[in-house]
Amino acid sequence: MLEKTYQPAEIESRIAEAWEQVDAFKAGREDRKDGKPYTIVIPPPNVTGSLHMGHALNNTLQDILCRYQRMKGRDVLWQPGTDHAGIATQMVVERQLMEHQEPDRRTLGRDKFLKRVWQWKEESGGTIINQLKRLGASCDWSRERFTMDEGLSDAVLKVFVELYRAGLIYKDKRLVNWDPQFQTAISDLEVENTDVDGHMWHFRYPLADGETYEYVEKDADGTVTLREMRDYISIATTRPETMLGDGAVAVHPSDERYAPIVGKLCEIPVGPKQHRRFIPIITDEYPDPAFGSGAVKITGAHDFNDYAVARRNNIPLYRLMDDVAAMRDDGAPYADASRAAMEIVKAGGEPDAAHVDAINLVPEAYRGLDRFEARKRVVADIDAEGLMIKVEDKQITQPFGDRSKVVIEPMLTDQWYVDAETLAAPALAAVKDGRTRFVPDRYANDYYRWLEDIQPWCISRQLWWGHQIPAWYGPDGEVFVAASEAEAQSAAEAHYGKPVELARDEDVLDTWFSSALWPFSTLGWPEDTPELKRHYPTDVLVTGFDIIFFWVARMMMMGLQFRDEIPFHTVYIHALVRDEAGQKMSKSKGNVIDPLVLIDQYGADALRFTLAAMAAQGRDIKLSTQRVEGYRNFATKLWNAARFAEMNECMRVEGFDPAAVEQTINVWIRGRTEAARAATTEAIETYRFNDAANAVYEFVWGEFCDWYLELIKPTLNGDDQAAVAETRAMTAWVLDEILKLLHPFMPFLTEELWARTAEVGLARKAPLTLSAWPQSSGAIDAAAEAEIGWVIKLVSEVRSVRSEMNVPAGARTGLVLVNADREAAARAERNAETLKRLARLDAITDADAAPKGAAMLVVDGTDVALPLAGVIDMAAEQDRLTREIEKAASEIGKIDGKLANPNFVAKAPAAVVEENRERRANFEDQIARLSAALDRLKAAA
RNA sequence: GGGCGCGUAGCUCAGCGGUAGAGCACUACCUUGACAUGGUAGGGGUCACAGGUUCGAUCCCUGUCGCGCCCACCA
Repeated sequence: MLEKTYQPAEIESRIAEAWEQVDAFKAGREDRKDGKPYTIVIPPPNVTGSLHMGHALNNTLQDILCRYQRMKGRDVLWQPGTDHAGIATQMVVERQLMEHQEPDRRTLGRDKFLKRVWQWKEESGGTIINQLKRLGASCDWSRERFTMDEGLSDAVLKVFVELYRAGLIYKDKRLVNWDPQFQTAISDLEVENTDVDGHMWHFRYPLADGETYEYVEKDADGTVTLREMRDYISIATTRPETMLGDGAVAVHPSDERYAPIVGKLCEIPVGPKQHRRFIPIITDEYPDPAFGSGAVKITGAHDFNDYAVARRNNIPLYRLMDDVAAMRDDGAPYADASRAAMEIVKAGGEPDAAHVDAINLVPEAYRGLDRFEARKRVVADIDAEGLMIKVEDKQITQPFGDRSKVVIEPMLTDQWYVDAETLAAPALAAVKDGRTRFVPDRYANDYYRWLEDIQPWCISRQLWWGHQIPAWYGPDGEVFVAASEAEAQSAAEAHYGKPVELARDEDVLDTWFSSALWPFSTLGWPEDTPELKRHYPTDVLVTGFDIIFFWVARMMMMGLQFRDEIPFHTVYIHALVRDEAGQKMSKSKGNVIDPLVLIDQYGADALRFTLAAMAAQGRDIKLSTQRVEGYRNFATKLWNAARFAEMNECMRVEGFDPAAVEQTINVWIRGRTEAARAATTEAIETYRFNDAANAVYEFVWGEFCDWYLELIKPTLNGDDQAAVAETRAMTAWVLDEILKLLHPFMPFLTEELWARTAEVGLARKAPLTLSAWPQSSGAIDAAAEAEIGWVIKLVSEVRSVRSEMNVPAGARTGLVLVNADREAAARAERNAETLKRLARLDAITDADAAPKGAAMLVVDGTDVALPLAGVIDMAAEQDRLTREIEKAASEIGKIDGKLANPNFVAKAPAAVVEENRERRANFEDQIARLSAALDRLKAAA
């Protein structure tokens, strides 16, 4: 016997265990060997992370697809695993060390530190997997992988080595985004550009040797607006401390204002006066004459634009900061450095990689200062000298590290790069020609835009947690890239003609490098495994739009490069889950809704259903707890429907054929079930999860519970044994269909009911999760639709009138069909017991004329009277009838407006015109009948 | 500076060329043998605004306003 309410907590763990015991989610099961494979790789969560709402949504949608396909007979592999999440995880462990007041990672050393990280991974690595299980994720857990496990690490090595040998990975010294907090390079994608309040300082750079020139400014018409003698050039900057590394001042070649001084030298107005440097004024296309003064200082080693200008013009680069973005405090005294730099200028400014680090152009007064402190001092010093023209308060776009949240500095360093442009071409083509499809398709545009303008991908990180780069250096810096130290050794031996000491590159790879291989590395590559053959390419990738670039694009590149095939045919992009106010959930805002808390409170099924129902394509989800509660109620509703079935002995019957039922109500519900099946199936197939969820919801609550179960009560309590038997069997059958349709959304509840409904009678052959998705149960029967539709309409109308007339809920009334046609009379006759029960009637009779003191209503052209003498308020009934008439009349007005338009009649489809004519006739009929009733009422009064 | 999305009932959102929908909230009534995590009935919307296309526009097009997001090197 089912309990009165559904208790998710108690049931979920038990069901999960049952699935696990029969290996329900294992790929390659005997019973699915002949099924077509269906494969999804999970977006691997951070191994030490915990489940947040984004995971809950992401995995719910994947699970719906997997469970649906499994029920369709496919051999489903949902490949689970976790990501080592380089920076994120290293950050957590470093913070732990700090909190425990233990030695930091550098003091600890690489080996000991890594040991700590592995230890932390072992401790917390199971958390998120268990949380995914609680959500109901039907992954093949026996195949769980980790990006740093042995096999995946082999894949990483192989890919690196092969790309290197193909010239698609190379080492280069160029500007990178440097994160001073983590002291590592990061990729462009890991930089967040944010507008912040800042300043723009305008300084005078005095011309060398007291030189002067006539500075002339003109407006658009060529009229001179300013003419004065100057001994300086005006420079604007938002980062004054970088002045120390200026190599030139650039103006646009067409800028007449500065033409007189191009080629001359100007002084960088900071540092000890006697040792100041002079830099050339050059021309370049980069400066915009309309912006600021039109002159730009060129600091090649600390700005991406300047870097490009410097490379074009042979301007030397000078590194000013150290790894923590403090002003350098090494090398020779400033005076010597400055002199050395001037020598370079005299020699023609030939850039030499050695200068970058060899010459420290930071004056002693600023050495060792943090860059922001140095900025303050530089500004103050220039101002004190009277060389500051002005300072503007201004919104400036500043780069921040997406994890560290500190200001990123462009730094000139040696890093490893992937030639992304070459790899991007096939990845671009695969989406353009439709081999891989984005859903919703507009995301393809983002994908194109990024890939078409892709920059070299910086893949080295100055971290310890991750895949160490398989590159070894000989004594002279010669690099040997190989899959193992032994291989590197023999390569080195061949190179040098003798064994030498090799030093391995200290850096590790960007986390996304290993993630990019996920669709094939998890299947066993580089081994040629049966799983790889069977499950690659995978089917669908389900993810959020925020990692299209980070991950999707790179999987496309690597998949095509190493497997020669797309990694998946469909990329389903889902929304972001926000809080009720539409804010992005974040720990710092404190608006995070923990999915585990909701699961505890309402059950995993309710949470899953909520997420699915709200996952309309292309819109963010604002999650509200109330909504979850509502779907918990839905679960209870279904539970109680099953309880009703149980109490009424609605047991499944061996060999029952729903196509053979005879009772109209049963024929009707078969049709409704078929409609729900079709709608749900179609919606899942097209990734319209919300439509799918709503279709089942509406069917279960609005049709099965609200009408079918109510309508069959008279039958179940009646004497017609054949009808009782058929209806019981049908109820059990529909319930089964419901459990199947709902299973992908609410797996726990449905699996539990699947078992509980088999406690008596027929046993189940398999758990629901391994049972077959509903097949079509045949065409929808129009006669049954019409008859039950009529019953529903009549009951609703009667209820509505009773309510309006304030008939006490418990009171029973008669119902009189006035001059009803044969069909209406027959329908009333056939459904008499049902009508009596649902419309609270004591008798249904026929009459030639409406009785006195009755409320009148019209159902499909039949006059229906509710004799309410004594109960009824005649005035109220007059009002009601008048309102009904007015409503119908207004509809007729609208329709007439259309029909009176000759163009409408001529151009609209015939069916539409006809439909309007019919509707008009119906309203006319209704008005006639209601008016007659109103007249009678008035005559009686 | 480009690009994208969104403005529909009090709230959260579906819908998308031809009668405007759901859930929650609200009002009234109902402890009727599945379910008060429930039932029945009801109130509530010039579908942001302005043009255009069309016989017909919430839906398609253009523009305006408001909100959000992504990309981008303006010193």
